[in-house]
Amino acid sequence: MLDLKLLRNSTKEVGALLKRKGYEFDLVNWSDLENQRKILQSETESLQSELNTLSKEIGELKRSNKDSSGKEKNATELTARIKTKSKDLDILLKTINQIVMGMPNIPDEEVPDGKDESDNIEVRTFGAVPKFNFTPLDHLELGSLHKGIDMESGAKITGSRFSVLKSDFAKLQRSLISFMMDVHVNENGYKEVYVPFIVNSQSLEGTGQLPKFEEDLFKLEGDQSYYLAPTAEVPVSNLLRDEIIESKQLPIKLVSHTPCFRSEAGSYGKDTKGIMRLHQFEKVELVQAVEEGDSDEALEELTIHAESILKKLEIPYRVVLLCTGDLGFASAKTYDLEAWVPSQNTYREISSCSNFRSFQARRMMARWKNPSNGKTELLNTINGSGLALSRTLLALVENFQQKDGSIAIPDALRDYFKADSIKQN
RNA sequence: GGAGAGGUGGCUGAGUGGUUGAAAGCGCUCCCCUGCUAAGGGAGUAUAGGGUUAACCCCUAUCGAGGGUUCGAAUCCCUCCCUCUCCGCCA
Repeated sequence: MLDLKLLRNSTKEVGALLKRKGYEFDLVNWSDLENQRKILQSETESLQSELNTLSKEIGELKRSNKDSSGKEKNATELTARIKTKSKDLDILLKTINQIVMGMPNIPDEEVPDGKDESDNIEVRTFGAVPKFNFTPLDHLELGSLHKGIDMESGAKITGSRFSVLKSDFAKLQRSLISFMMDVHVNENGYKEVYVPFIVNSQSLEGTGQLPKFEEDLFKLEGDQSYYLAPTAEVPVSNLLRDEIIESKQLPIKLVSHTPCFRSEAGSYGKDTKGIMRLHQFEKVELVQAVEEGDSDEALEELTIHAESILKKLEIPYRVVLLCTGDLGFASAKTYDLEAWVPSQNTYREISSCSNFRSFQARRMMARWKNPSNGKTELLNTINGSGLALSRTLLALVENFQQKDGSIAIPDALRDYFKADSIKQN
């Protein structure tokens, strides 16, 4: 959510900035609603103030056993007027809130203009793209060769875009999870948390998935509005909701491994093969909360932490800065990490690291106490995957495949996998 | 699932219809005193929204959430959520 004061005082400027992200801010409608609100709110409040005074007077009269019936009659009338007005005000405020909750974050200045991912800017690359002296297989071919990826069973058990991992492939995923968690906890300074995978609508509003993107989520049946978490970002960030953090606790750095559930509405026909895009996948997520001035640095740091996994696994990758058209709803600036996928002869997203500034914190009321001025201020949140498991597994097996069909295990992972390769049995 | 208790400011915790936005304590900030690994005295210290100012300041809302009763609700009524205790069931 954007700052209401900013929206009111710099409406045009905000409109121009949001336009970069493809959001049309209806300035006329907005200022019309705002003018109505201003009038209605001050009218309602002054009537309320009048009533409060009157009620106090009635109280005093009653205490001294004097007649208050005249004043009470006035008050009854006032109450009725207030009721009508505040109903109108309520509707108006809800309308305005709906608009504001549907407005994306303002992109940072250094975010390049662009319409889609083709306009993203490559920031840096790591590792040499492997050259095979044989025809490399894709991850699904490798998966069936080793009987490690079973899409048919996934479809049978549940449906399309669900997968089953078996034997060494299942073990590889488990090793990767432990490896990533250990690196982030022991080397990068994160605290491990285990959180619910089912979240309520308030949490989803806090991080920005609701109200706008409900169709991307799996909603549970029942009286409560529960959803399957699309990313650990939701439960982990919401640990801070309605909290006031002491400055000595900052920065907060949390890491969590969770499954993620996404309906993938609108992605029909995209990445239909294999485990690139699933309704359920595992992810290790990094979340930071810092004071306002520190968020730029925190994004750089968090991105490097996510990269550290790819580096250790020796998977070639590149870092791209997302352009305005590819930037997520809540993000002010995002770096994507893209791992090399030999079968597609291109880099594919494996992590997305974003600076949300105060956008999420304002929705969540996640704050900290600034000792330098004694004020309670909004936190800034930053998060990123470190990393998405199915895509890491995919990139690993494709990049490390050998001519004989075996898959080498990167050195860094061997303590976890307890073997130096995956061989056919 | 059954029975009971409860949800108040950063924290603990008073408060059962009328200057209670809320006592007291803790914590925190500032000042004074004192002086050494301590203590004492004083002042200040919720959040959100709105109006207004150079600054001050004023108004409104908020005592789990949402409704209701009333001139007036933290206090009464209804619904829901959550926590705790006991019982039952269970990984």
